[in-house]
Amino acid sequence: MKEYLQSFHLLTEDEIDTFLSKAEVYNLERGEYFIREGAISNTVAFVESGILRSFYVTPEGDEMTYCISFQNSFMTAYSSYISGLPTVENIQAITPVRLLLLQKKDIEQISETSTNGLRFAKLMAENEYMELERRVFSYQRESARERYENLLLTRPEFIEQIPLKYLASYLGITPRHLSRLRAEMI
Amino acid sequence: MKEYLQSFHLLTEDEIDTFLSKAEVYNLERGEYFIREGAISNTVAFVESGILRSFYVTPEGDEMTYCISFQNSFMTAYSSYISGLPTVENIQAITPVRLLLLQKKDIEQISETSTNGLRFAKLMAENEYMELERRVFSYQRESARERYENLLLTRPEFIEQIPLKYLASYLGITPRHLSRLRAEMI
DNA sequence: TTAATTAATGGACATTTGTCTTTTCTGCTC
DNA sequence: GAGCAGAAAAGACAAATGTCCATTAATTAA
Repeated sequence: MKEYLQSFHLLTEDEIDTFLSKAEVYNLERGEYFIREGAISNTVAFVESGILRSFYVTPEGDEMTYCISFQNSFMTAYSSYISGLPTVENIQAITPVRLLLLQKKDIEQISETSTNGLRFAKLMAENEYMELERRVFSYQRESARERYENLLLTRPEFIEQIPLKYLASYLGITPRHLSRLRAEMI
Repeated sequence: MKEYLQSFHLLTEDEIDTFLSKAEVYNLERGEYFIREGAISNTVAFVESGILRSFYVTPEGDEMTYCISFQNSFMTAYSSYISGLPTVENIQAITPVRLLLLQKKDIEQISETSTNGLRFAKLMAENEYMELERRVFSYQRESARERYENLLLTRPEFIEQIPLKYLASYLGITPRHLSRLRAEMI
């Protein structure tokens, strides 16, 4: 996490150490949950190793994969973290996972004492915004096949490491259709 | 704009007045542009009256409406504003529009002198994130008809006031299909 | 290692959505 | 009020995607 935080060139060494001093190690087995629907998200996880996926359940009972986090990234049910309202997301380990947990109260406390902490929180929100914008663009204008092809180009690790049934809902299509697209692309 | 800023209960009266003192009135006729593709976004517009739409052009030459802003909301090519990179968005007045413009350098200067300014910037980023999350959810799991029905419920002013050809691309469908959905819904 | 379970594939068909084009409607200008 | 231009609607057909189900492949558990 230290290297990751340094890569933004925003926080000082001391500020980074303060974050690290608050972090707790937390391990999950494959299939275990980091947060479940209905809870209020007040923890941010840094993924040291393994893969997490976030999904929500539709009224019809289908699981929709919203987000997938690999090594060296942050993961939380962000809109619940922001708003303090119960989340609709479930965040689950799809491999054994080693996390470093940061509590919201600690993050907020650092943000109150250090302007840089606040700047960093703003930067995170902005980065998340830009990532979602790319997704909106791709849903708006691309066919399912194009979305799959772009994922193959930009995030090959998704296709290599994530079960296809999760990828299908991430792309907004059915597993049947994803299987068909893959067959057509050989 | 003053009332709008007050509604967040975050900025002090003085801070709000500082923002207002930097704002410039700017009027656009129907069809005129606030920003064009390729420019770097360093201005935020508060819409005092009228309607703006943001669109980008696909490689095939189709205009895709990304975002629509009514009275009493902020509008900018946000990811370019954040990143400092050229935008892909065009922001156009679709009615005569009265704007209050805030320059990025002024906003940043206020954020440097006032922690509340920075908090406000963070809040804006978070709100934009949450709005996009809702859109991603809706593209992921809803059919075109459901997206249209939800828009009808949650943002009836969109259907009432926005040309359908713009709404179609906002929903990620063709005008032909939107017309069909509307015909089927009577 | 084998059995059991889950994931992925694929066939057959239905539904949704897109393409291309024409027609109708609406608002505007002269 | 006639004529024009752009927007919306709609017909006919094609392509994309979904549903339901059966089969095969891969994983997991005993």
